[in-house]
Amino acid sequence: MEAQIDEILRKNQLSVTGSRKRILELFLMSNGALAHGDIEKKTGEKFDRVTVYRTLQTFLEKGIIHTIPTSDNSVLYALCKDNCSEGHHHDDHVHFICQKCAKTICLADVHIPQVKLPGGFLPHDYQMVVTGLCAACR
Amino acid sequence: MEAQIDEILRKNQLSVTGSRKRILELFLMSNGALAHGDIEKKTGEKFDRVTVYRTLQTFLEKGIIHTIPTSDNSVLYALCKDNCSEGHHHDDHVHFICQKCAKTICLADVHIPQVKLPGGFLPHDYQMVVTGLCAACR
DNA sequence: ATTTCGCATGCAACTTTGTTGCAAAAAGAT
DNA sequence: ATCTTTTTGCAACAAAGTTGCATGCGAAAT
Ligand SMILES: [Mn+2]
Ligand SMILES: [Mn+2]
Ligand SMILES: [Zn+2]
Ligand SMILES: [Zn+2]
Repeated sequence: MEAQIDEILRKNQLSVTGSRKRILELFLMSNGALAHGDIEKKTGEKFDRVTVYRTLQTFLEKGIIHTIPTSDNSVLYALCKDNCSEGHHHDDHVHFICQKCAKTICLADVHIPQVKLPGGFLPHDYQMVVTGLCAACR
Repeated sequence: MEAQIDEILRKNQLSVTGSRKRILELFLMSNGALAHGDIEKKTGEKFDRVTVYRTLQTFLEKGIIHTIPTSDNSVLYALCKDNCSEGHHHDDHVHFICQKCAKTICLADVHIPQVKLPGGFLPHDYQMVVTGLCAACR
């Protein structure tokens, strides 16, 4: 794990620092998505709030994590499974949010189906979020 | 319009007040979605911020409006096109967010395609958001 | 039309969340 | 070990959202 973390950071030309290692570790451990608040809680007093914001921002720009839209004024982040690169994400998979345990899971194998849009619209990015009950909660 | 507004409020057993009329009018006028901030700006100093929060909350509960998830810590609201009722929304249409003009459009005619989820997941609600360029901006 | 009652609103105070500038500290390079 | 660049923490701030409570207004009853 330690080695994996280092590799990810190096591969993205990021210096290996305590906060980056820890936050990346959190993502690798939880197979789901994390909100900014989750990370703050789990890192405790270890890092400044601002550092968490900036680290997430950096990871996002480098394509290490991607965002998942939600309807509740929060943004979720999850590790990019595919080979995303700086500025070019392609996580065209469906996300599932459990209404009971609130876990968000990347369904990496479930691709987002294409839809036909009315004339004039030029689509660029598709997002699909399914809410319901996860296997553990149903 | 005035009549339409009154009817919507009455139908939902809501008393007809200034702020509710005004906010509903904003939704009827803009064919797109509105964020809380948009409404605050457009109503100017007319209503208290808290009233806007509470009005949106009420409309949401009554099924007059629905939310649209976004990836930027904002929630968008739009009029329910179908007959949504208290607690039971069924706006299974795709939403389009223009990256240039930032307008969000309900594609009421574009239904969200069904996807097959891995075993165990019990889906309840599907959301699909497409970003790109709208007809006016491309 | 007037009164009554409950719901809606405004205000104040507060909490939470996110941003920015800058100096100190830590990484990486030499 | 020293230098240079990047990252971090802190402080101060701005924006966004919440809550309790007194007042005002809408809708119904008289
Ligand atoms: Mn994902
Ligand atoms: Mn819609
Ligand atoms: Zn669950
Ligand atoms: Zn546009």
